[in-house]
Amino acid sequence: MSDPTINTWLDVQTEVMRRLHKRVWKPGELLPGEIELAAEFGCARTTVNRALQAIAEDGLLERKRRGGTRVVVHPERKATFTIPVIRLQIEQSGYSYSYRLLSRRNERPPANIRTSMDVGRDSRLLHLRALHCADQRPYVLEDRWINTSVVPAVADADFKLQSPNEWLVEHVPFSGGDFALSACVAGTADADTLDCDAGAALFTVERRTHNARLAVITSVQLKYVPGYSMRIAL
Amino acid sequence: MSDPTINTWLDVQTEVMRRLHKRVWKPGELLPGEIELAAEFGCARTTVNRALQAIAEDGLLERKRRGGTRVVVHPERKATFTIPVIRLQIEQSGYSYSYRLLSRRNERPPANIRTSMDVGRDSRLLHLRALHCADQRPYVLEDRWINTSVVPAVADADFKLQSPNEWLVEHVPFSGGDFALSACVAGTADADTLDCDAGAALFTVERRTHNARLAVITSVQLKYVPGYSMRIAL
DNA sequence: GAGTGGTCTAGACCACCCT
DNA sequence: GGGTGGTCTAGACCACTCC
Repeated sequence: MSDPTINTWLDVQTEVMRRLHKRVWKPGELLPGEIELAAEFGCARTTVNRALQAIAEDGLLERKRRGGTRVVVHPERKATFTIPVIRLQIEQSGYSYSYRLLSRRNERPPANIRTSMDVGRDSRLLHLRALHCADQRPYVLEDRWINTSVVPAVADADFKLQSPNEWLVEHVPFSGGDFALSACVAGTADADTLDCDAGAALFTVERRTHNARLAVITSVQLKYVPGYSMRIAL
Repeated sequence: MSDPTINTWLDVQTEVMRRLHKRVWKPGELLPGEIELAAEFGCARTTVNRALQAIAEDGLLERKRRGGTRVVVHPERKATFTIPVIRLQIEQSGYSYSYRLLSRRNERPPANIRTSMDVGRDSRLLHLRALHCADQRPYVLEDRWINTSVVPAVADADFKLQSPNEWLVEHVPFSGGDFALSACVAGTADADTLDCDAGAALFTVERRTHNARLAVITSVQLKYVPGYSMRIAL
C-alpha cells in the first residue's frame, strides 16, 4: 500500500471513497468484512465501522446484518440544505433586514388549507400576511395560517415587531413537517406587494410544521421576489 | 427518573431530545459534560458521545472542545433530500417513462455557461437538449453542457436511448457540485416543447457537477412542467 | 446455525481552547 | 494549565438474516 498511515475513521472513509471512485469495488459488489478491512488498514474494527456507517448514510453503501456491505448500484445522492431563516438569510447577504406585518385576522381557511392542516370547515385559524425586506426592498411575501387550538399562546403574540417564524421557533418546539418547492405566476396583488411585474415567475416555498403528536401547527407559503434562487452545495 | 432504562445511544438521543423540547436545557445553555451525563444515564461516555454528536449534526447542539455542549439559540433546521433521478422519479409516481433527445451539437457556449464551467471563449462544449416524458406527456426539459476535455469518452456515447444523466452517473465518478432552485417564465420555445402556455411559471433546477480535481464536468438546467412541485420531508 | 454488522464498555490519549 | 469533546482500542455480546 502506498498510503501514508490510516489512523482515524476519516482516513478510512477517505480511502474507501477513493476505492469507490476508482471502481476497485464496483457497483453491486460486496466489500470485504469489517474485520478484514480493519486488519488491512491496521486499525480497530470500530474505526472501520464508523467510516462505513458514515458512507452508508450518504447513500453510497448499503449494509445488512448478515449480508455484508454492498456498493449501491445507482448512487442516489443526498443533499442536505439548511432551512433558511429569512432574517439571517438577508443579514448574511450583507443587507439590512426589515419586516412588516400586512394583516392579521381570525378566519375560516380555504379548502386547501383546511385539508393540509386537518381542521373542520367551521374552524377559525389565525391568518397572517407579512413582508420581509432587504435594504427596504421587498424580498419575500409570507402568507401563514396558525392553528390557534394547537398553539393558544399565539393569541398574545405581537407580530408587529417579531416575525411569526421567529416567534414560533422560540415558543413552540416542533418535531417535523414537510416542504414543497414550486413556481407560481405573480398576480396583480402579489406584484403590487413585491414591487414587481404581474406575470413574473415567483419561486415559492410551502412549509407545514407539526408537533410531536402530529397536530399541524402552522402552514406557510413564501413567495420570493423574481430572480431569487435557492442555492445548495453538495 | 421515570425512564425505563436508557441503554443504546438512540435511547440517549431520544431522552436528550425530550429535554430539549421540554426546555429542561434552554436555548443558549450549557449541557452537563459527557461524563456527568454518562453517570446519570448509567452508560459509557462513548454512548453519550455518539448521541450528542448525532444531535449536533442535526444542528440542534453546538459542541466545542473546551467549551462543552451548548443548545443552539436559533435551531436552523437541516433538511436532507435525495437528488431526483428523473426516470425513477417518474416511474415511482406510477407513470411510464420516455425520453427524447432533441438536439446534440458541439458549440461555443454562451457567457454564463463559460463562467460557470470555467472554460475559455474559444472552447467548444457538447450541448444536449432533451425531453423527459411521463405517460408520453412532457415532464421536464433538459438543457445540458458537458465539458468534452474533462470527459472525452462522451464523444462515443449514444444519447438517443440513454439519458445524459444516467450515462454520466454510470461512466463518470463525480465528487461534488452545487444546485440552484428558482423559477422562470416559459418562453414560446419552452412552451412549445413542454406543451404549456407561454408565460407560465416553470420550476427550474440548475446543477453543476465537478470531479475530484474540481474541474466542472457538466452543467444542466431542468425546466419542469407548470404545476410541478418538489417535495421534501423533514 | 453461523456469519455479518450494530452497539456497549472501559480505559486511554490527544487536540483544542478558554481562563 | 486544565477541562472539554474527539477518537482509538480491544473485547464482548447481541440482532438480524441468509443458508
